Amino acid sequence: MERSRRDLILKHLVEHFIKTASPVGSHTLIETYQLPFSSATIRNEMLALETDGLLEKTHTSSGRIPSSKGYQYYVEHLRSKSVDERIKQQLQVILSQKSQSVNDIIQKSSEILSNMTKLASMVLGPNAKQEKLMSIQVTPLDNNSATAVFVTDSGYVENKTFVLPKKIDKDALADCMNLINKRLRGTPVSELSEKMNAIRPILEDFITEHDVVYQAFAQAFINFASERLKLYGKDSLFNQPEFAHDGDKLRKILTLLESPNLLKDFTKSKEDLSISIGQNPQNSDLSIVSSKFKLPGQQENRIALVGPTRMDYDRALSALEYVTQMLEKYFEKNQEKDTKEVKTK
Amino acid sequence: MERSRRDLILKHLVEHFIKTASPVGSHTLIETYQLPFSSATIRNEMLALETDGLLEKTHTSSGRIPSSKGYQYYVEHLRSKSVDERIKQQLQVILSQKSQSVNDIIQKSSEILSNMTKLASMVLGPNAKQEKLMSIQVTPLDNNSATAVFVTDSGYVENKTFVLPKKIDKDALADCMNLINKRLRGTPVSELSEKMNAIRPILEDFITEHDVVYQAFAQAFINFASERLKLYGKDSLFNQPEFAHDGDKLRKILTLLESPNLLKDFTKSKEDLSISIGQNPQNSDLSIVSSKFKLPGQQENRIALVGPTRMDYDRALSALEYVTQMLEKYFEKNQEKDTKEVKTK
DNA sequence: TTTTAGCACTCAATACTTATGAATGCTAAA
DNA sequence: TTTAGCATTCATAAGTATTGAGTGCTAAAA
Repeated sequence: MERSRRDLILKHLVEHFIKTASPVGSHTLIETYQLPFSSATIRNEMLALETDGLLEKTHTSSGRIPSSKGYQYYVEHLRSKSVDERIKQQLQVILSQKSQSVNDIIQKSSEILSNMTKLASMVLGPNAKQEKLMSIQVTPLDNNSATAVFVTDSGYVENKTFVLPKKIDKDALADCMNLINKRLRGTPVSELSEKMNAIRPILEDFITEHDVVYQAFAQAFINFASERLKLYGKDSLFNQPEFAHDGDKLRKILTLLESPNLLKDFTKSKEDLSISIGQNPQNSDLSIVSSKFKLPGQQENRIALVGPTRMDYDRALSALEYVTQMLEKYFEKNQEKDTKEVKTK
Repeated sequence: MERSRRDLILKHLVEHFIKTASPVGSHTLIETYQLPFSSATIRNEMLALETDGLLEKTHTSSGRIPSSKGYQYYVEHLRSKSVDERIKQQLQVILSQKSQSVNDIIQKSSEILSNMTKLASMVLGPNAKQEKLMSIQVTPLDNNSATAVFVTDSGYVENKTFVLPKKIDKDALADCMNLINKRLRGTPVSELSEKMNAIRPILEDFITEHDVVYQAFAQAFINFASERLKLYGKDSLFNQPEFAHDGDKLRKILTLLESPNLLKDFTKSKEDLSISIGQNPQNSDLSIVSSKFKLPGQQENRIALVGPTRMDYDRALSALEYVTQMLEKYFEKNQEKDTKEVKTK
């Protein structure tokens, strides 16, 4: 009974703080939630919670706010796990539309998540290194230049335009590309750079100034290596009161969101649901929650929600779990059918 | 003599305000620039300048700040047109590196501009509508899906992955694509949607469920239409004192920068140098200066610098003019040679 | 033993009041 | 035409008082 009351108070306090963004006092708590205890009792319990490290004070005579540990406890033991009906509805609408590419669907889902939670959402695609090269094609543009296009087995496209060596025989170029295609098709992206050496003799046979082409290819292969990340609804963060009036903090966060370092935080985590509450060394006001989902034939994907430590974890986590589960189900079901369609940038 | 003194005062005042961001008074002006007049004289002149609409006061007893008209006058008649040596040096370094793609060079130049002026820089590529389609290629990924890749004559690449109709003959697909390629090669992007109708019969002949392919193509063609814009160094804007402490203003500006509406402002202008000082209806604190540059075989490009009305116009304009001129020269020179190399995303 | 009432105390936030000083405009003398 | 001098304005900063939401603690009530 002791415990359950303390938990109740913590739960209300966390949820109230999430709503109001300002410290919560004993009185407020009683009045808003009609608790059958006196303010003194609440204060005693809050003191205990503070000693446990679950609550904090901003100054000696202020109300309490949850600490990172407090949020953690809330997320693990106290949250309601209720999924907003509107999210269910909206996702249903998206999934029922026919002939959309996988990426369209993921993007739209991610946008729904961002809209409904008022947080920024990130989609982390599968690591390109695992993919295999499906084709290389070179299109001459004029007498000077040509564009090489590379396609992987997941439909990811990379391209690089380069200068054509002076007097090049276009038929020879085509033949050469055919050969290279045969050699490289099916090669994992991670091994492309090594296999480049095997190509070199072929290039030399067909093209006099082969170095330009070689360089162009090498460059494109390097680009494959970079992770693919999409970010939606970062505007939402502007509206969070903790950031809105602090330009400095806002700047830090936006640059952080665009730096790939951020990813490492939760790419490493192999768990289905990853929760990082104010653990970012560069910005302790930031929380990232993410959920894994696996598409047939693809590596691991992740959708993440990014926001202030004072985010609605219940809402965010429930929504995330729901959406990723639905996505997995949806694509699994459509795997066998022909409805599958992929689009990649 | 009357005029020249008034101009001198305006010039100093504008430049001082650009440095300090706070209203400039008669005393300050005399001391910092060692002017051989008394403060009263300066005040008289400032009054005259205010009556002309070139200066403004923030309140009755404050120093003066330049009005939009004042900046305009400064830009037209008073600025020194001096190019920072560091910009010259840095650009030289970029241009002397061999085997870079055109876009790499433009990107790097734009970044230099942003760094040196502490403003955000935007690169507006040529309008895609003017470009011509060079090739369409379809790569089957597995038994379910395939990726279509479209290349224009400027090396711009668009792609779309779609579901393959159930039992498709890959040879038939290849033949079909050959035919379509012949039909569409050289078609301006703007006319692609119309010509799609001509393709339809071909698709019908080769592929039973042709609609999926048709839709995928149509989608890709629509994507061509969107303008291409790149933005660099938008972080610089955070550091501008007028925005740094006003989260609301900052938010407006960032969303503005990402909306394509902004472009229209200066895409329309056909002049080499376009200057818009606080004329943005949505944000009167914003100035945009831009300079045209033409690459051989391409439509018009533009680089723009975006910042607060209180930007260093002399520095920004001089740098812009210098860089765009150098770029034009560089590419013109290398046009005949083989050093040209293009990369597009 | 647990809960509550009551009281003294703390401290951020707000408002009010009062310098301070950088600026102006104007007038009259140089 | 220019300048010195003076009264005036007003944003900014600094100092001061008030308020009120909050706490902790103690002693009585349950």
